[in-house]
Amino acid sequence: MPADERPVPSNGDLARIFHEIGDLLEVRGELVFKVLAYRKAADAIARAPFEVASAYASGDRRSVPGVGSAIGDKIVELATTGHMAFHDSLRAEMPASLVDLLEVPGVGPKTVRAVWEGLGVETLDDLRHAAEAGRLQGLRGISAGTEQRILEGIRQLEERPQRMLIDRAQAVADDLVAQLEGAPGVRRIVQAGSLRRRRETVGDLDLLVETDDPDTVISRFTGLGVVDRVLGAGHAKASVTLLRRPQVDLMVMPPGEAGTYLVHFTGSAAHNVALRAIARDRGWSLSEKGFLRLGPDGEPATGAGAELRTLPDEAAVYRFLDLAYVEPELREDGGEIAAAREGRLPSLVTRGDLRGDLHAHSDWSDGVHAIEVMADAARRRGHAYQVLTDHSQSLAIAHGLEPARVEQQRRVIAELNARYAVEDAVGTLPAGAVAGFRLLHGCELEVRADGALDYPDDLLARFDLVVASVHVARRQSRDELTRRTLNAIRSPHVDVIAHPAGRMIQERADLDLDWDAVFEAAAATGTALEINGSPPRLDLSAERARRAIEAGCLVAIDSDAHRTSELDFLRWGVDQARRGWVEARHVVNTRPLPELLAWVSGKPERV
DNA sequence: GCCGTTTTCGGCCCGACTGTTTTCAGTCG
Repeated sequence: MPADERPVPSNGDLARIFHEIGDLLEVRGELVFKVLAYRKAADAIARAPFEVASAYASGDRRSVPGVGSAIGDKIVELATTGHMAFHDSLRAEMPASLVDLLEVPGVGPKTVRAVWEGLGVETLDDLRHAAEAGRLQGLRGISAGTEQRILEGIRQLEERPQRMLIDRAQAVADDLVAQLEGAPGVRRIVQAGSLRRRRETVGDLDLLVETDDPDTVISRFTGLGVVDRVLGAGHAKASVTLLRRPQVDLMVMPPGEAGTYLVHFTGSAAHNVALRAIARDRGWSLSEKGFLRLGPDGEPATGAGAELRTLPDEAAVYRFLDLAYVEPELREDGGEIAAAREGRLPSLVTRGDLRGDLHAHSDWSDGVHAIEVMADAARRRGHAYQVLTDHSQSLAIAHGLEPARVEQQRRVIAELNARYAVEDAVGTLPAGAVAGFRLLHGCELEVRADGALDYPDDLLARFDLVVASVHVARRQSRDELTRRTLNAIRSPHVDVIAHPAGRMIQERADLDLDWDAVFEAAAATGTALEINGSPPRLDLSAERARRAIEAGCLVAIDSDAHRTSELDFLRWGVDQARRGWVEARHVVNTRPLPELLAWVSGKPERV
């Protein structure tokens, strides 16, 4: 294979390699800051808004925070030769399977090194066999009890649940809050951690309880009926696993001092590290407890000079650091701190900004509820409009509509809109509805395997709005898949590309698309890219949503509801959009109905 | 290994909990 056809490592590939290097260096006992440097670079590459290996290999060394000359050179070496000598030599020095051992709860780099050097343990199976045979105890720092805990840790690892999708995490967290609210000593409960940052999947849950009686709250928490096992409990925090498995950490905070606690237990590790560095530059040490004044030696002052500054809320914490308030969804060390310093944080879209929903199904295709039932549910949610987008004819598995059925559906919709107009006139609206609601006639148009659109142009021209998507022939080459998607984007009749990556989280990988080409074409034609709110999809991802708006694209936040309750999936779509720095002005369905329709009818001229 | 509105060298975030190595190291978030 000629060098110029060598597959270029993706950002994900690079991140995996640098994380492995960091892990191996840690086991080797390397300076912790070097280990951290590799991990920081890995995370920054994973989040980078461009293909780092391609850019670096072509001499375009755009800045990625934490990637300096040494790591940059390694990226170029890998991209151009297919090998990274440093990585190869580490793997020759120690088995790469050692990093798997770090996954065992309670086992860290020191233990891995001890069992590898002392017993030749290289894999999880080796570790289990050694523990079962009682060969671990006797190694420095490992007693019989620790050996048993390691065995238990291996069992936990093997039955470890996948990260929860955000809707399940929210439900579990809400249930815990309901059980703790009103308990003795509990003044306030906040769901913190990655759930508060609205990550698309959540591993552990974090609860913060404001209380002046920590011990009572913690014993109440560890004694809950849903608690399976108490992993640890002190006077400040407790960790448990629930019967159906997520781990939950509960931390207590004193009344009136919530600011630094909320910041500490909400931000990603990288965000918090960056905040602490700023605090240190200003002469303070920042922890969850507050700001501690640093003495001349750079250590927190003690004795008469000791000073702990606590703050009542998060805005005060950011203000103390001369930063604008950073919304939880942005606290990922993705440029938000510089933006907060310079006053250019985005004004994130909210659920209340949405006027309607551009993507939902009825029982005419693969939905559960009748058109009228779906429309009524959308009205009761206060939508100004709902687009009905049943599947097009070739998607037989979803009972796609033949053109004759499309015509019938148009008449049904017209009758419903006529009825709504009467109700508007006489003022007999259902609860929650606003006057002027319109049910719009759309479709979810299949982009066929050969790239052709699934209805003829004259039929497409009669829809109020068309959402197009790729469901079939997902394993085509990047060129073919990109060509199909671009074909839909460039059609004068297609307004929105639904779930552009075609992913299902934890089940189905992304379509292999040339995203730069997709964003460029969508921006040029004014075709919106969807942020699909269905929790297994959440597609565009937050990273791609951010790249899309930076490229000048419009987005749509849709529910893709197949039953009435799923119309509420808009909330997860809004969360995802906010993580992608999306503002209301980027979102087509924040527009009132006349402006939405003007945007749709303007498309043919833009193409 | 990275980085600089005090630094191109010398720093690099912080605390809780656990077990055991009786004064602290290891792990975790």
